[in-house]
Amino acid sequence: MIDKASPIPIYYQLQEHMRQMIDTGVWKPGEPVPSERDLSEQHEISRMTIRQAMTNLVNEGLLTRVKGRGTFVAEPKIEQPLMKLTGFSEDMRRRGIEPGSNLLQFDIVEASADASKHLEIEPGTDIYRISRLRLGDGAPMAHELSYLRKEGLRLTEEELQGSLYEAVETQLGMKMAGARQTIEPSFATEEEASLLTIEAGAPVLLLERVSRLESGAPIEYVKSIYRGDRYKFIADLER
Amino acid sequence: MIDKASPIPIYYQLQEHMRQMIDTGVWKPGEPVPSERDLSEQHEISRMTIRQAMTNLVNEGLLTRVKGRGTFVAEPKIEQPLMKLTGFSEDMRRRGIEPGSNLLQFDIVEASADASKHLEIEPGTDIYRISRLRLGDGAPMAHELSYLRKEGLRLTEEELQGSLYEAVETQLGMKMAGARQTIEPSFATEEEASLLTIEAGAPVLLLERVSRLESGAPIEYVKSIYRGDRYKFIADLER
DNA sequence: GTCATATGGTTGTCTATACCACTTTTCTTT
DNA sequence: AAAGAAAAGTGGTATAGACAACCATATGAC
Repeated sequence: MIDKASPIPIYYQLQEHMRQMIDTGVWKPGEPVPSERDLSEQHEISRMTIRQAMTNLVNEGLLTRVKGRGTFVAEPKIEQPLMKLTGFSEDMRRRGIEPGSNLLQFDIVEASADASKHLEIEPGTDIYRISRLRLGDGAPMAHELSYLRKEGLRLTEEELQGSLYEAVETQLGMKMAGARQTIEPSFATEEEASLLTIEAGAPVLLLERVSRLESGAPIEYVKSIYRGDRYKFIADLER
Repeated sequence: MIDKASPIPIYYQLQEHMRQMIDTGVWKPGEPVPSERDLSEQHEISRMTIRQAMTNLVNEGLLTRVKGRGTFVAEPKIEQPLMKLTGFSEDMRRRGIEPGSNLLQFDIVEASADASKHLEIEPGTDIYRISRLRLGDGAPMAHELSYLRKEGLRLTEEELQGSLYEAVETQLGMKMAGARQTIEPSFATEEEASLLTIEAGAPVLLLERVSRLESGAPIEYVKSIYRGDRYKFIADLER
């Protein structure tokens, strides 16, 4: 179950093992998990290492420690949730609109000052540039300009059709950790207006997103323009 | 500086000491902090204990560790997530802006068609209407028009100063479950423009939110206008 | 039965040490 | 001078042990 010879840290193996026990319901909310000393003896791992694994899960809110009593599986969170912002395709389908995509550009360019700042790389470094027109029932809904770090990636046009994130995770052997996204109102420029078949100066939503890997390194920087007259951002918030 | 005889844990004393060095600007963002081994010798504290203090600060986002290079004071985060179910005030404070509020209206009215639809009640039912101008560092940031179901609630002007959600949860004995929120761009009308001290036609964000109780019943319907030039919606997305 | 006490189990804190992986600097070789 | 190798410094992981603080339960005296 836990391989001490593995290059993967022991504490991490144990941590993920415990996470699985919780996720799969083998360990149920409110129930105590084995004590640190028990786990230490069972797995022949130092207690400090056990603690390192458990501390991470406590910080994530999956476990609760009570001095003198033990460590327990936390009740499912209501407090510190994650919010979901629906992706374009999913969002369109939810409204009964058929999503589509037109690839305008797909090439390798030198990173501009803007892109290099967000991707935290040196300006001039080679990066992927992907320019796409997003469609709803055939009509232009948004223009999306993505920049991806090139290192370690070998993208083809085919992969742009499928899930870009999956391709990245497979090729880099690392998972995406999350993203930060900002939304602000703006006016359509001449160029944007012609792409979206709207009038220049029409209200649009400017969306910027930086996605990061587990390592913390930014991998993707996206700048999108959404038609204000046709598109509404919907966010389901939990608490 | 650090008292080993104190009942307060050593790691905690060191942790708070380091926090102070950062808060007061003695240690500036981007600069390296003393290495773990240095601190260990200086304070005659085991390196593992030093690490416990620093790990907490890393988890809080105040420090950044880089293997092989050192530990650094993190760049201050200005962009904090908004998309949790937090109110305007909390959101502003997170960005280091002093929130304020001007109560324009607070009365009981009969539900309009629009409000009754979102609150899922009969049109004409009595509901609270709250019109507020939201301020950031004294300047108008948004206009917020809220409608709340009246049943079971007895709101006072004082409660509008504090957390509205808390008051609702206390009085109804039920927690808020979540909300659905839409965001779209628009132009400021004459009336909105004068409230927000911007020009008519300036870009604004129109936000609508329906908050629900655990029972599923909608309790609050909010329609807000945010200044586009001053406010950016920020969402932290997890996978 | 009731209350006080002992006892064993739990997490919390702390030490001292060791080795690894990575980065920067320094020194050596060419 | 440039290139390469070695050394020094950094955080990352792991061990074994110790004592403190706290909790529940069993055991005892009354």
